[in-house]
Amino acid sequence: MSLREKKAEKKKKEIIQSALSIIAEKGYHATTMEDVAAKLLMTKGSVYYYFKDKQDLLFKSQKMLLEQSIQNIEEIMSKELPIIEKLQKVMVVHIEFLITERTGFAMGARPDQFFAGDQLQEIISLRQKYSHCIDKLIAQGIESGYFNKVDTKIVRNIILGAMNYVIEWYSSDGSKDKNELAKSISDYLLRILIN
Amino acid sequence: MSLREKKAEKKKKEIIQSALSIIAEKGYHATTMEDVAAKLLMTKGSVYYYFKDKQDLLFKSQKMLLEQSIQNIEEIMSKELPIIEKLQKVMVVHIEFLITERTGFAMGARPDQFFAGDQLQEIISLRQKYSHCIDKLIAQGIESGYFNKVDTKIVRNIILGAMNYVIEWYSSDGSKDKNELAKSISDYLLRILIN
Amino acid sequence: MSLREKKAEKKKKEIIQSALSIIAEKGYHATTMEDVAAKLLMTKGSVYYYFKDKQDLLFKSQKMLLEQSIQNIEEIMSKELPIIEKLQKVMVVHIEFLITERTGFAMGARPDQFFAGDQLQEIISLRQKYSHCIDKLIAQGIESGYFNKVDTKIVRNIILGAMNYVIEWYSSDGSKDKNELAKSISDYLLRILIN
Amino acid sequence: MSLREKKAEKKKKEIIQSALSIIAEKGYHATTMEDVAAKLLMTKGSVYYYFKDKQDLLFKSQKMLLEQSIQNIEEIMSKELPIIEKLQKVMVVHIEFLITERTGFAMGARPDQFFAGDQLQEIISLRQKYSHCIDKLIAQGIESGYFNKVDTKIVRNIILGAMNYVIEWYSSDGSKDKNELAKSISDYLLRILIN
DNA sequence: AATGAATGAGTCTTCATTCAT
DNA sequence: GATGAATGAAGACTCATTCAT
Repeated sequence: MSLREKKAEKKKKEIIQSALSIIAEKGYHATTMEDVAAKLLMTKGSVYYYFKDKQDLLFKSQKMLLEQSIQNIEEIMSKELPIIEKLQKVMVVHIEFLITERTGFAMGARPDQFFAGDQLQEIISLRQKYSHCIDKLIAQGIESGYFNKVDTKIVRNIILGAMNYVIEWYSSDGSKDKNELAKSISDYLLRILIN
Repeated sequence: MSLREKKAEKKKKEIIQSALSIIAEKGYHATTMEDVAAKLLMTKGSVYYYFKDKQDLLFKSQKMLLEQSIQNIEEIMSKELPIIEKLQKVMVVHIEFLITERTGFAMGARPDQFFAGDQLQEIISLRQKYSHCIDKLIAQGIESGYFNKVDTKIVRNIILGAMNYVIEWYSSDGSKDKNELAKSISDYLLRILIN
Repeated sequence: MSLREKKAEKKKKEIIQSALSIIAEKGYHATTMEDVAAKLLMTKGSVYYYFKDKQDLLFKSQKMLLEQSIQNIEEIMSKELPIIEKLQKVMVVHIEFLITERTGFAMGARPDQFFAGDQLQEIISLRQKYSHCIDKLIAQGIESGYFNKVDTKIVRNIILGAMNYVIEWYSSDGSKDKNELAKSISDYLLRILIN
Repeated sequence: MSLREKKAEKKKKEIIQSALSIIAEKGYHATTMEDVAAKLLMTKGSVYYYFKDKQDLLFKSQKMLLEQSIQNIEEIMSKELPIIEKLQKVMVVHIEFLITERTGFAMGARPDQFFAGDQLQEIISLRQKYSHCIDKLIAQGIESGYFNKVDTKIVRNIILGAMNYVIEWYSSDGSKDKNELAKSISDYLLRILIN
């Protein structure tokens, strides 16, 4: 990749970050291209140089978020760790990532409200990839006897729901820091599976 | 209340229902006054006879949803039931209500994205009222020794998050009916509190 | 049709007339919805109340023009007239209509530059209907021995091209009035067919 | 002219050709500088090195077309040929040129829709030069008794209109080749002038 | 009470044009 | 000479809102 291309890539990421942060704050529809550009001291026109249209920007940003999440989870899964610690780590990282990025949009919102056609398929497929990782962990835990026998799908969704909800209520009070909070939540959620 | 007023009241509820269902499907910003009116075979103009503006309609609809939820929960709380059964019933009713109304908007989304000033205060206050009920149940359970000692706020939010997430993934497959699903979820969530 | 509908219909025609005259002057792409509205002392928004979008307005206006032309020609064809007079009348009316409406757009421009899909089909079909009328007249003239034997398609297109070109050069000088000019042209064109 | 200048001149012609072909296909307004450049595997910026702006490109391209046409006609006029054959040859060459270049833009469209000021004057003047050639041929034909006495201006415009219209309807079916078609048309048009 | 019509502010999007490198 | 990047003005389109009837 040439220097030029690297710069362009960097710019794209900056724009995505800008979009992400404003979408997190206002929601997708209330976010204007003007907002996204202004935050970077750019003009609307420039944003359109890097992204076909608003939908494209949304899609790419969500995709990036999901891919990052998948990378996070796969990295953990490839490690040699006891299943319980593994699942806990997955949860902690997920929650910390959410809080850091200030957006649960990618994981939380119903994708069919924002995507259609191929984009929808791709987003769904990425989400499933993520879900499957969690499912696999749960299944492994059950098989190895460390976890109670549960309905994997339901428990996975409980875990996802509980985690994604964090951004709705975190922040307001900083009695606990990010990491501590993430640990707490994961501890509680593990109780569903253990004993 | 005169007949006329009753009729007006009924019409308002119809409009709110229409708004609610479309917001659930498309999201607030993507919902137009035209949509809301068309679903009832009305014209936009008529909707404005009953509601000051779109924001007013949103506010009243969310308020209604929250008030209904609070009524649901309070009704259960006033009953003579073992604490565990009480909390479970609260959860089951919450989930069923969500699925029936097809919207977790009222409980799930960050209110400051949609409301400001007095409206925001009122919505927050209603949500807190609801949250406090759950907190109370948890506290009572702990006090009476039925529940493990936990961080009430965190566990309450785990419960809310897990429950509200249901609308994101329910429906797709009907292997379990509404009630069964609600029971399952509440059972799993109770494990956080029991043993 | 109710009074309301009649009024709406009238308004639509006014807008079409406005659009037609500006398109005739500036061309389609250079014509803005603002222009069309301003000419009628309306706002853009109002135009959109009557027409879905700019393309819709263009399509409806061209359709109206073509339908009017077809009506003109069919009226003449149904009359009891010698074939020569008939064809001449068709030409005269065509030219006068063009000059009066100040636009040869409907008949002249390549429709595939402006329409696609169903719209294109409909426009083409209307044009063909018109062309067929002329073809029929030529064919009848040949059959009855009044016209020379010619390649109908080519001669028809010569006639159409020559007539439609009038708007490009008429106006500049008013040495001849509309009707006289139309007669002249049709006389000359008839020479292709007679003797 | 230096080698450098020759190269530049060649490049300009390439760009003009590209512009011409896209304008012929889409029309002037729908043609973007991007399109013109892309067809030559250039970037927009480069085009601006050779042409001041889009208008300049349009003007130069139309001028080139007109000058070529004028050269064509003058070449024929300077030949020793019977007047009838001369006019016919003019028509045949005109039509073939049109079909080859795929654009009747230069001759057909109203120049005041695209040009103003000096550019408009120059385009009009070139067109007139062309028209005058045809007028001269007609006049000579009348004088020498080969042609009927006609209104020169009207007949010239009939001829131009009929010829320019060819690009609107040629192509679709290739029953006749370019040259044959051109001959046919010119034969028919000559009937206006002869007997 | 209801509605057809009109409005205007706000947004997305395109594209000719410029310019530093 | 060439190009990637940036810009801003223009224009299409949407939609909440108003109002006369």
